[in-house]
Amino acid sequence: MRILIIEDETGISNFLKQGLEEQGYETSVATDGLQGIALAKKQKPELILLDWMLPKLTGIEVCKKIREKDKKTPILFLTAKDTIQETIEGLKSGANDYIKKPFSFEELLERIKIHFRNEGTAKIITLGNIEINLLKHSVLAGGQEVNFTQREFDLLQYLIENKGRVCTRNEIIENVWGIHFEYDTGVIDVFMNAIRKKLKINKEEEFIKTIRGVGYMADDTH
Amino acid sequence: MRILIIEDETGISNFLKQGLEEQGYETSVATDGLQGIALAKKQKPELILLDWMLPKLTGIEVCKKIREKDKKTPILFLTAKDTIQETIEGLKSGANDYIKKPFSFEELLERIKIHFRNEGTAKIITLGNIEINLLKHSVLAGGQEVNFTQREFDLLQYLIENKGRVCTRNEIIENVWGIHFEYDTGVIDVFMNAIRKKLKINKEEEFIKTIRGVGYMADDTH
DNA sequence: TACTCTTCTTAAGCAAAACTTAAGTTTTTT
DNA sequence: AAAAAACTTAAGTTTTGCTTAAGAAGAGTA
Repeated sequence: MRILIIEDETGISNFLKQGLEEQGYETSVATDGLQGIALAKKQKPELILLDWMLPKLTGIEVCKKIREKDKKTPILFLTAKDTIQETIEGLKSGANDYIKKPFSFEELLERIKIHFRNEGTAKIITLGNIEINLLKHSVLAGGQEVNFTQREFDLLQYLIENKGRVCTRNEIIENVWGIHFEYDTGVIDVFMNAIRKKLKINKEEEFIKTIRGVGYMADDTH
Repeated sequence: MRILIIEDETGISNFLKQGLEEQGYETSVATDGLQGIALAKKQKPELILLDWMLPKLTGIEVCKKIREKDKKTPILFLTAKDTIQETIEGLKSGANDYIKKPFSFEELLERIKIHFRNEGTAKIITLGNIEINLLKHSVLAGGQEVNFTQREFDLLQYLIENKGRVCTRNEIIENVWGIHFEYDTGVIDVFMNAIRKKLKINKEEEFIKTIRGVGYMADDTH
């Protein structure tokens, strides 16, 4: 459980760092926006505490930048601002929550916990009769356990998490492989093939559709 | 997208109901805690707005009760309370968020949207009884799913996005095919033909008109 | 370190689907 | 009725995706 603190006032960041570490969280501190964006990308923390007022880039800008790449990690704004307009602006830029300075540490902790709730509770996502357990890293197809390699697992997970929406190959390469330039070889196709083969224990229904010229889509609505 | 409002003051609940419905949400209203719990169970709303002060059961108690059965649906507290201690108590009881009265409707909306983020906001555009879903890359004509190829899809999408305006062939070739010089062969006509054929499940109305000497126009203002 | 086993990636052949062209047909306009 | 524009069809070409197999890269173990 790593929390990234993006905050330029060392008084506050030290206070947070120490308090959070006492609670068993790991922490990293960035003292400006650019560093914050870099760390968010590199360390993939589970949650980000972001100060509104920062040197170089404002919190809003940092938030937007992070959200470009990463839509999921909760971002919690620390703000002295109190006007509705500015709060809304923060939320619009992609933050999940905000807390007004001065805040009690206890309140902050509760807020953080909200975002971690459901973390430990077995994450199971499904597609038709296929069930994948993110904690156990296991895949059940029609009740039968099937062996999946890491890549196969990641790919299937990505598709299921984006169920009902076409995923382009570039998008997949970017999100599953983490490659940020144009897709070339047919790796995805090969993995798709492997996944389908392994899942096709009962092959009546096609849960993973090929959308020719576009990409692939997981879909279990009928 | 159904939102359950648990609130005893009808002034506030009406205000919320009306505002949310204008935004396209469906709403239900419960005027006390017990009714709220019952509706939460029965209707399975996507989000719950819960007043702190309620007759019969307090908001906290309602929240806990709902959370016993349902760990996932976001619960958002509406509270006049402003003390840290009470806020914390609310969060501990399982709420995902809270907003202090008096609040601006705009702020509430943003808060609600946070919890709906990542939900597949289906991008659907329509032309008469034809419905195309950009995320699923699917086309429904009169409720029937029709198979479209990439080009056909792009072309139809382009026409619909420019509904009510004539699109010249050159414009189409430029925007759909990405060719930046003079149009020559009759490709567009061929595709138009294919599209019409596929869509003409009920052919009374001509949603795609030929404007002789100019181009084509999608139009559903009968 | 070397050996082994597993997983990942590349490349090539094949088949099917989609795209384009062109020629003949129909419709519209003058 | 003639000419122009649009429609339709079908055949040839190109693109795309599937599948397989072989070799590269990585992980684990002696």
